[in-house]
Amino acid sequence: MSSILDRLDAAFRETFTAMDFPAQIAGVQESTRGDAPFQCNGAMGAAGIAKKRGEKLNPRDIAARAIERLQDHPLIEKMDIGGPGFINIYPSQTAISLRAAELVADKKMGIAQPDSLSIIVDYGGANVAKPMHVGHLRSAVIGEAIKRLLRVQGHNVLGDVHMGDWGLQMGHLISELEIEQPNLPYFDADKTEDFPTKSPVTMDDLARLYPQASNAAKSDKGRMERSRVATAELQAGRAGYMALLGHFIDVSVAALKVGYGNLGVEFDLWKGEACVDPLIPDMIQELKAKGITEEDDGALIIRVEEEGEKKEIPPVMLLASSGAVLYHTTDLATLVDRKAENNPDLIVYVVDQRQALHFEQVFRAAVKADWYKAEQLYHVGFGTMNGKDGKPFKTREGGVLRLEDLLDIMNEAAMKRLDESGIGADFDEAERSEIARKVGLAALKFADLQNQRLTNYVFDPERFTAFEGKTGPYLLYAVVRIKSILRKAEAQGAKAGDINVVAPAEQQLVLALDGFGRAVSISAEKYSPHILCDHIYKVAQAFSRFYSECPILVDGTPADVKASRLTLAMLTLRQLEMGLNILGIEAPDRM
RNA sequence: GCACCCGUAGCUCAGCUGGAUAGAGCGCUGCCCUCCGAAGGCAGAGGUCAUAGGUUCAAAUCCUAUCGGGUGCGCCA
Repeated sequence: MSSILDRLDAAFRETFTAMDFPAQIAGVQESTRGDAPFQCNGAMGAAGIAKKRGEKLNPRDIAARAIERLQDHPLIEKMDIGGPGFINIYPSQTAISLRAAELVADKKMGIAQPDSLSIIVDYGGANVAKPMHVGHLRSAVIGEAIKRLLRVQGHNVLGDVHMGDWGLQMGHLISELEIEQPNLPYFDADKTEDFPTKSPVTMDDLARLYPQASNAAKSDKGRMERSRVATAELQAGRAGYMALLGHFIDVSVAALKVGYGNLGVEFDLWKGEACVDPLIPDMIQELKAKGITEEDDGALIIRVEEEGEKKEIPPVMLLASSGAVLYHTTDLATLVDRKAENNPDLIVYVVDQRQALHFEQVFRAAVKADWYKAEQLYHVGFGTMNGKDGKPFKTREGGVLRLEDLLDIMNEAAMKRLDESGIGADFDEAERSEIARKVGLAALKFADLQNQRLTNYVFDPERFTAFEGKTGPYLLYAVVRIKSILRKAEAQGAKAGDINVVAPAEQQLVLALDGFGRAVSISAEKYSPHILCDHIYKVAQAFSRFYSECPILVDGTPADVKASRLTLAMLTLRQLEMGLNILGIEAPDRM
């Protein structure tokens, strides 16, 4: 069953249609003004349409006619007309109580289940050999939320970390390792098998080798050339190098699983660029056969600009003049792989907005090759997390902050808050530190997700961990407070029962809860978790008000009122937890 | 040079397909604990929606131009 808003919306659209106006002008929305929960603004639009037809109609008269037709609608208590013709709609208490009961009975709490699609969410994007840093945070957090949003709608969703494990960075690593340890068997060009199974490097080695090589190559052309040659040989399949790459990937994946695990982020696929490399020769043949490639300055390209466009869009680079494959090539090959392996209806890339042009190019090439339709490929961009100076976040020394250090900062800030407010003073150390971890993570994730994706935001651990205001910890507080009541109720033997909505705060709470399905679907449709954040926050606020105005277990509360309010509290808890879960946020049982 | 994103309260940000007196949070002022967790609730002050035109009964929202900030632009990924 759909929400009260959706049912009113349908009723008004039908009514306006019956009055010979188009349904699209008659949508019902939440009201921001006055005390009516909903409003319909169709009368003004209708008057405009009537005028174009040559009839002269007053919008207030049209509104009055619509009200007349809907007078006996079972959901509506009353309606009135405001201003030039706004219809204010007040749903009945009975309708609200019935709707609350439906939400209690509905496992999905009003989340619509559209036709199930097969979807791949490509996010994370960490690199082999480079430790995870702040730059990886947003893709992981937003991508995880989007994956869960799509899943909860019943879609068949796979998350792919899509590691950067191909290209020049590998050439850097291989050549740098050779400079340090030239006698390793991997560097013997004649050797083609029986390489050691144990990795010659640890994650720390890799983290050291890469910047070392990259810096050296910046100032030394000869050094850069060496990396390029190693890259080309790797891509040509040199056995020792392939064996090394395998070690690099294994070592890195183990570290990445820990890193993402600490963030509460899980992937179904641990694929990367290297694993689609074998597909590239055939892919290039196919593209050539389709006649969409060109040679240009020794490079193989696909032109993707369209006629009459003012935007200049550079061509896709399939092969560099050196013969090396590039970022475009592996991304296209990944699309080929996914079509063959998964044949998804939709692929969503959760990657920094600065990559927008890159995806535009790759998508156009994939469409030109007739592998996908344009609407099957979508880039979900996002802005950067900045420091207080408004520039992408750096450490005090100007370096890139590691993700684990970021999490430590959040942990510390959270623990400081716990200390200040005396939370869990009598809990044991293990529980307190687990609470601090959850609070810190919730603070960070909620702060990240509540922003509209594309805007940049400023990293401020003090503000993020505040318990007051629109923060992660406030939401956890709301959850924990409800759990506390429910524990108390159980101890007292108080039983939950049918919901009967009477008090204004009860009505507001149910109406807030009823917005869940809509929030989820809009959030998913726009790939915008902040819409769901906003909803959850509103529910927490509505609950706080309900909590202060409507005693539940206090002596003197009639048994049926107590039962109704307990059910409301349980329903609220369930929705808050479900919503937070979609956002990838976990709440403790107490704090 | 060209393209994209952004410009809303002192600060951090919402504002969906155009709709009433532009909303939250922080901060500020005033109330509310003999009562389930006051980490809360209620009320209030605070805004030329960057600027100038245009479309419309109606513009923060759509169109055009200008200013300011950020980002990107064929052989890195």
